[in-house]
Amino acid sequence: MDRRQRKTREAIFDAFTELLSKKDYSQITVGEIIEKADVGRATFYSHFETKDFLLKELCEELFCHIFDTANEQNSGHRHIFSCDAPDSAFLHLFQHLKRNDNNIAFLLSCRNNELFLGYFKKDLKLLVENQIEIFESRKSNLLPQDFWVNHITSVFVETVRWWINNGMKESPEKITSYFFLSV
Amino acid sequence: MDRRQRKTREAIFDAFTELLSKKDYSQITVGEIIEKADVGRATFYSHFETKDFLLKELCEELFCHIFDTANEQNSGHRHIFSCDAPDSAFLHLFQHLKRNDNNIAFLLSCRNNELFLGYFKKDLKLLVENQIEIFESRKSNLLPQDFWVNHITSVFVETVRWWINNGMKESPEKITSYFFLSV
DNA sequence: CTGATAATGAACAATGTGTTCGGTAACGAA
DNA sequence: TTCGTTACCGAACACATTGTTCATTATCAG
Repeated sequence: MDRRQRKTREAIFDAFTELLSKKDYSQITVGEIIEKADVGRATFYSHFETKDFLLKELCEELFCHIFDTANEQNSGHRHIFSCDAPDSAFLHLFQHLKRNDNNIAFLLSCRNNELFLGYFKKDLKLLVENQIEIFESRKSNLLPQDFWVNHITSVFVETVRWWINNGMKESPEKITSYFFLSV
Repeated sequence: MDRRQRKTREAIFDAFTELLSKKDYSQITVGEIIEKADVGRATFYSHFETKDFLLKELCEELFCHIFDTANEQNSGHRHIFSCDAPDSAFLHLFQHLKRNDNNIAFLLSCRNNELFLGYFKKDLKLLVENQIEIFESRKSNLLPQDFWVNHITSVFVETVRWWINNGMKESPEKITSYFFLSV
């Protein structure tokens, strides 16, 4: 990728992120983004079809890394399928968030977290499906499979939401225990 | 309320609802709404400050009834606090949805259900707080109170979402049992 | 019937969107 | 360094949408 492209793409992402901390997604205009990013209008539209696509690509870039490493955690032959496993993929996710790599936690906490949590949930569901055996229990046998997957995924997302909105005071280990307790 | 006011308000709500079944909330314009509702532009803005307020008021009107009756269910001295109680407030909610009074289920299922579920959740949380004793358990004692309330509320909302998106094939009784099982 | 109130429709400025295009500057490969 | 390619610029553009205004007409409740 051309260095110029990378630079403008970065500048637009940064400007967009900064604006998201101040106002609603729906209130942000392309004009504001390009002004803050200091790029031309035509440049913006050569990179992103619309503002919605900008959001989408930002999420993909952000979540790509965090979920790739989380999935690796589960690959290979090390099947640590205990709820108490100190290095479960879910604990790793919470740790990533705590470290706030790439402002992920920040974006998930801002006014428009619905938007991000939606994309987050999509990726998360794949992880849950891969690790569904962890959650086998008396309950899970009485419920339809996809209801159960949805349930786990939702509980994780809502745990993240609660944690972030409350200032992430708890340690990743503690919040992981909350998650496994409540699921 | 003046009959004229009621009529236009109704017409706008109807037009808005119909449009929501066809396109994203963000893609719907005031122009489309007033055309379909067959009212003047100035009339629209004399009723609703913006499109967002229209959504808000629609939700309030829709959920007001359903939650009022649900809360009554819990008032008085009949405290039926068993999870298996066949007439819990939660069962009543599922029954309301199944009957699809006022197109509530329809709106909660359409493309933009995030918006509606957001408002729905706000009202629901009050109900859960009132009935939190139902959910006392070993788990609930190990988790912070507001984490627990959030958890129950979210699980209910996600159960509704799953049910509606899957065509509401299960009976209200069945889905109530799913809810109490998974919570 | 009558005074009050709501709806109309047309016009309005202001703002935002997405596209176009010729000129300029930075790029990477040879 | 050179050279062909590619991205950026910036200004302009047509177009759509927003939210407001106002004089006029229709409908209301008592």
